Amino acid sequence: MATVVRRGDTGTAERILDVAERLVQTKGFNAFSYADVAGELRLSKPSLHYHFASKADLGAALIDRYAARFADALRGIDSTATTSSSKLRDYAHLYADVLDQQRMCLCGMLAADFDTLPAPMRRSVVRFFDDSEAWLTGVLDAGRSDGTLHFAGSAREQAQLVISALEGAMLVARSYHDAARFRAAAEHLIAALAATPATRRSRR
Amino acid sequence: MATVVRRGDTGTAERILDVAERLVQTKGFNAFSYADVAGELRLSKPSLHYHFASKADLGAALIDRYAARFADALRGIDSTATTSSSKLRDYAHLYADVLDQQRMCLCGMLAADFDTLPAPMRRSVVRFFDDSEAWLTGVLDAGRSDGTLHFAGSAREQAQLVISALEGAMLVARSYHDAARFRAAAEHLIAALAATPATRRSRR
DNA sequence: GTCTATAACGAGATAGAC
DNA sequence: GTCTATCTCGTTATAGAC
Repeated sequence: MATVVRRGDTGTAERILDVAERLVQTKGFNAFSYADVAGELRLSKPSLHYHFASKADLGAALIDRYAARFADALRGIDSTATTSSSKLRDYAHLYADVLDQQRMCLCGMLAADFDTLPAPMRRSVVRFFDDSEAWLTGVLDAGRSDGTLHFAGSAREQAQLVISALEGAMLVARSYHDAARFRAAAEHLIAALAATPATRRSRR
Repeated sequence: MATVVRRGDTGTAERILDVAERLVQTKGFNAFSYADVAGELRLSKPSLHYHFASKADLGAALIDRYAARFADALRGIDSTATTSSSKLRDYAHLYADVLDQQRMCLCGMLAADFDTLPAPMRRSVVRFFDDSEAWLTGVLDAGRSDGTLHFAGSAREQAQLVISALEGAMLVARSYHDAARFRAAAEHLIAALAATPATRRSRR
């Protein structure tokens, strides 16, 4: 019988997820194999199939865990950040941390592989973006209400732009092996939302 | 002996490139095979190898042709668009046209596959982004000089943000099968650059 | 829960005929 | 320039022993 899953779980299933996650984030879902994971963990391929019957099951589990951790991180931001603009910066920092490990966002990578994914994985990828969008929409709405953020159009559309820009900045920055490139783009993006109109008029 | 390559070339090599391009843009470089292309063109796999000895050669040829066409399109914009802001809109339109065919930007897709690509393909992908960045930097610089565009920081960094945001918006919008999502993001991105400070202050 | 062995298939690539 | 036949390897997955 399974023990209670705890933080820092070192069980085989978790270790499989750890390795598979890194491989998907760096190479994509179609460019890693059970053999890659098994070899790295010094396990046989059938052992992997014992824990995750099919690659589709493994993929779905990867997204579930990634999305759960991401949701935790967002709750963490809500409980520590004080201003809308600092929440935006913390949000961008989540992405920067992933890129610092030479990885793409798991769901950004899977979005590229989207047409080749089994339906359950597709749905989970979309749900990940939906969840991020909902959280960001709340932050942007609150920031506009209290006058600390400024933007045109709906908060929801602006949230979609922020997600897209950060995912794209990760995607491109990885081709340059240059995390600074991502940070500069994120900085400009957030600065444009946080700047007062007066600040924007002239850069003193 | 090869005939002069002309517009609308229907030679076998071009038809192979056409099919392979679409497959890479929709499924990624690692999720399409010579068999896929051969089957669609009713050719055998060895026939494909006659035209492109290896998959790496085919991939390199894909990027070369795509980049050449993209450069042509940028020259077309330069020769028709009158304002910096209309050039930006035309540029975003190039991406929208690709997305309307249910495709990802070829080099955006290859950026996701980057870690698995042969070195020559990697270099060509980076060159594609560099060329776009150089062109956009010129447009942004000119727009700021004549007062029609407004942004903080260097034109180069802003160009990098624009490319990232458009690539990311394509990537995410494809997961939603929703080209309107891309258009809205592109619109907001360009509006933020083209808006006068007064326009931004209040949305009257 | 992990293993060896193997099935069944698809990949990129080559030899050589036409 | 295209073909058939084949090679070699890697892929996901299963059977069944321990």
